[in-house]
Amino acid sequence: MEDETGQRIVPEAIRRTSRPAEHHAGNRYGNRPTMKDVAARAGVGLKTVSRVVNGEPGVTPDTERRVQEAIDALGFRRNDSARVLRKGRTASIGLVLEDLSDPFYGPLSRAVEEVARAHGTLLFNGSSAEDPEREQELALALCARRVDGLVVIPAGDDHRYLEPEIKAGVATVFVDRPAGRIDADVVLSDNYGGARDGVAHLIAHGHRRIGFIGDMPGIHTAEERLRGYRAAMEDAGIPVEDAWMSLGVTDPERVRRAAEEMLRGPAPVTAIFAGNNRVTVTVIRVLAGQTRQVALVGFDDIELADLLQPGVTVVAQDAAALGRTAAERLFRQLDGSLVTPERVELPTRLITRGSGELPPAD
Amino acid sequence: MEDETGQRIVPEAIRRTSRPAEHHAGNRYGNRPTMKDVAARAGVGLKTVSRVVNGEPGVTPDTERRVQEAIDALGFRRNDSARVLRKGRTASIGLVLEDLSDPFYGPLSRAVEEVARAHGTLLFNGSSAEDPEREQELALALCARRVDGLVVIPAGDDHRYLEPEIKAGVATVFVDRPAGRIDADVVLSDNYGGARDGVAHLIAHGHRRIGFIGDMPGIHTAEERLRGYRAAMEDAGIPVEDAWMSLGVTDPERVRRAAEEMLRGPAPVTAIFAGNNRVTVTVIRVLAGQTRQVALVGFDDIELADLLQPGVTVVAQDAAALGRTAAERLFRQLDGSLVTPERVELPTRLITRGSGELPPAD
DNA sequence: CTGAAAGCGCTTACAG
DNA sequence: CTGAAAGCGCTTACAG
Repeated sequence: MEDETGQRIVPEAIRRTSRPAEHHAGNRYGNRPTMKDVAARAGVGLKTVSRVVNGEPGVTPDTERRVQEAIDALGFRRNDSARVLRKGRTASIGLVLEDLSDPFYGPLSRAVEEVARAHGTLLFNGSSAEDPEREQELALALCARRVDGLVVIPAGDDHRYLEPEIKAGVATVFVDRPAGRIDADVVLSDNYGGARDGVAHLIAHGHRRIGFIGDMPGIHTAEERLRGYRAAMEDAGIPVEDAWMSLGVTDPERVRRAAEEMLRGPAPVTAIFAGNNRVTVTVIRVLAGQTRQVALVGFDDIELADLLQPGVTVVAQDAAALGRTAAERLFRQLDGSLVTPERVELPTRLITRGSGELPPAD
Repeated sequence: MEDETGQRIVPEAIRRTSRPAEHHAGNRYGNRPTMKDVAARAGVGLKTVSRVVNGEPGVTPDTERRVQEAIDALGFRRNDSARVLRKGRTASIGLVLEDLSDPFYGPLSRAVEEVARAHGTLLFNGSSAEDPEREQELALALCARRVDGLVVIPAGDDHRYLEPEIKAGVATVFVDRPAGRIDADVVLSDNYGGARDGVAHLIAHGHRRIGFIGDMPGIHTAEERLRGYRAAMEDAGIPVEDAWMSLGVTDPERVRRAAEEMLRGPAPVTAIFAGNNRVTVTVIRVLAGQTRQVALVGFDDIELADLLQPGVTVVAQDAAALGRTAAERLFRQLDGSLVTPERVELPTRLITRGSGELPPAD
């Protein structure tokens, strides 16, 4: 059978009785056995069960066996939520990023996860969708769960709402962009230097009329990259014309228009510096439709960039290193070895593949 | 200053006193205020604080104001971990996938997150790294935290370890591949039909010697796709030769050798069906180095596939739909409206972009 | 070696 | 409208 969305639904053979309704409807975690139940069944005290479950010494082999049998018979699994309530640390951290589905955040998340795992810590993950309110809502919900720490890729520019949490001991590290209006650890790429190097690379290949398409000013990374662009131009003694710059929302339609604009007229740009991966992709599409060859350097690496014709030259960030560094700092805050908020800048890497080495068309 | 890894570390101005050591070292969540503290300060009972915090009726405006003031003064935030212990449901679910950094799982994770969010539920995320032991370790750690449910992309093929948890009421949905040796909900793509359609597409464009490079048999998706390949060939009355098939580990080196092998000899394949996105990418690289034109259809879409020359024809899965469907089923299990384990198959989509429409070279 | 009591920070059920 | 008592499932501190 097939429903209206094209799904095909096949009932599986039912090899066991279907789950009783009370397991769903009831609370108490479906009436799971507790240490008390195990203790009763094994005929021992609660603390003895706790000792066995946690591998603490001081239990005779015979007692241990009896307890273990009760555990197995009942299918007991320790409730770590209760444990954590008593112990203080929840052994969980939260990662608030912009969009889980953005490929840039995959390696970053994975790196955070690996560090967390090495510390016996679980990871909550959530997207702010670039909405400051949603970021706050998510971050505070995680704090209410008493995560030990928070790695935040900020959407908003005012993080004072986190001040009480940080004071209360929630370790906090910002990534990619600094925190707004509070003093906090931040790990980010050298956006200024990376953009400057990328633009200088174009200049070194003979370009003077170089376009810049970037995100809205107000976004820290966008500002830094624009600053890098201006610095490279100034270093080369090239006065920047307004017509060469497009700053704003980076939806494909807008980027397309901006690129086409720059490529029109009597003195069009001969090269474009794209401010982030989404812009780069759109610009590639625009350039594919041009007869004239236009050089391109993009900020952020993109997959398969080397397979395109020409290969796409980029200023690459190391997303995994951002995540790893941030998570390591988080745990250093937690163990008390890091107290002063710092700003850590990771270097970017210029990867030349062809598009950035094209000479000016005129 | 710059350290050995090239990191630049800049101490931030310290606008507030650095966090006292006891906030890090101590447990008790850094001595955070509790409802009891709020009650004492406001001069009311515990339950009254609870009422205000939870917006329950039956508190005079005056009392409410006093409580609210105490909350603000103390920086109180309800401990949802404690709340959850008492209430039974943790309002959290876990997502165990193969690799957070794999772009295929980005949209899937995001879709699960959105459904969870709509249900006021937080999401734990973790990677199995294709290691069945790590999958089990992670899934059981999440169960110990008493997540309400689990979405699992299985790495292993024996999930009996989850049986006690499922019986105890942990909602469980498998995605991408079915559970092993237990009867459980599963949401996956129509791997068989997708592969069959893709191969039939190549046949329709005149190919007869068609190579198949896929993952190890034993992996469910790999087997289904191979079955689809065989079915399409059989439908066309083409006997498959062993030399046209490569099944096994899909690391780039091995895939490269396999592809080159197929393209050698007196009767080389004129088209290749690639069993997954990683294989496709490697095959593209191999084909780029060939003088002869070889047709290609890949399972799974890849980014920028349309910008390559020729564009890459693929059988696309809808990763977001997989995640969304799985999460929705999870919550339907939780609310009791879904009791019988089912297998839901989502259709795939053939996207023609050029590489699959090339005629045979001979 | 073993266990009863108190407590983690909340909510539930009940009584005033 | 308000609150004291009991309890969620564990661990801690202590006593036998």
